[in-house]
Amino acid sequence: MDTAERLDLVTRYTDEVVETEELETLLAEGNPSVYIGYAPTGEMHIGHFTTIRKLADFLRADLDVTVLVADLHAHLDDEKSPFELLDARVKYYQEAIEGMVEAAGADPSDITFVRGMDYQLDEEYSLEMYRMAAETTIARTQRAASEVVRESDSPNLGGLIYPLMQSLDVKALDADIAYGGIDQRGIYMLSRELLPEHDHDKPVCLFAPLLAGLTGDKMSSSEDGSKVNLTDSPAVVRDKIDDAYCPMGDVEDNGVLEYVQYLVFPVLDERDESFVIERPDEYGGDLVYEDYQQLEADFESEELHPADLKNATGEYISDVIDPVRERLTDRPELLAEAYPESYE
RNA sequence: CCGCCCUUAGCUCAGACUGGUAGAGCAGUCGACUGUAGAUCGACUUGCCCCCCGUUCAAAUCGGGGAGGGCGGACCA
Repeated sequence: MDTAERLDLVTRYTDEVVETEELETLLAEGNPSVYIGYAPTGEMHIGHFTTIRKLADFLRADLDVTVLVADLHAHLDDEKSPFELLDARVKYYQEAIEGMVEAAGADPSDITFVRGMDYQLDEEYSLEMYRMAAETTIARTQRAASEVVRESDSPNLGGLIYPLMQSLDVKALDADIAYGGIDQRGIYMLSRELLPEHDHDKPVCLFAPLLAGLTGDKMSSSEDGSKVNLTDSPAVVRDKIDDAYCPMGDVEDNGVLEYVQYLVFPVLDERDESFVIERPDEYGGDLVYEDYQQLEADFESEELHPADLKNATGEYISDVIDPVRERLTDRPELLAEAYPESYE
């Protein structure tokens, strides 16, 4: 595979690359390392899938892929995860992530999993963090973390340490590329400012789009109807998709279309299959799409009705998460121990 | 260490002065209308009123104590 092909593979379905030229250089020089961090807080959902699915692309482009399960971050961010629950949540996150990697058509054993506290308490790391704290203003730190860390009238200090540590993680994991959802942009822009002062190259940043919620607003992890959970049964998935905001002909802020674009088609593409929409004869009969653009065009022209789109999408989404759901329901103790409140 | 303020529905809060076991908005649920959803109508649901003790026929409300959170002061050899 030549550099142009790899570049295309690495960047497809992303929202932004900072900077493409830098990425191209990295790829031309060898096999760069990329990392993504997940703070094990709430239950994982289909939004995580869009970021994880791309790890399969990275592996195919011969990147060195590391997934950080950032346990300490999960606690630093307004104690989203109680300290005692970190172990259980790390276990659950790793299992869920491996399931999603597999569902995306890659081999989880090709990925290096790292747990935050395994190195974040090291003397060298700690000392460097203090030095970073000394040289960074509160305002700069807040601005960096504002999209990630929970907002509050009385913010905790942990939320300010959070972006500093995340920046340091790039160095500690020796990552050439920092990958994450576009919400992480602020933090990694800070990293690009800070790291050159700390003997590490500016990371190339790669951002995945954040899926719109199903209810018409931003996807909210606390609003159950706005997202599909990995453990949702096929019936629940269908219901959620059916309840989704989806105005006819409107391709903006349409959660259903985004699911189709960023989840269904990439996975179908991997399997070399097309998207089949079953439609009653009275409305024109079945439709078959080879790529998202065709589908979007038909939806925009109102040739494709939301009800038909929803029926098909519900099935495909359910199908995509099926192996992950099975993997998690096979080991119910993982969720039960990670979220004792919800699973008693 | 001292002082002041806050804690009521999933969320934001009203009610407290003038005791009679609770309300609004948003969210949610269900119908109607749409070949989906939303919007719009119509209906509905929601509560250890932070905890304990006391006063009282009766306490979210008054008194005392406690917990959690916020703000300020003091201390700065």
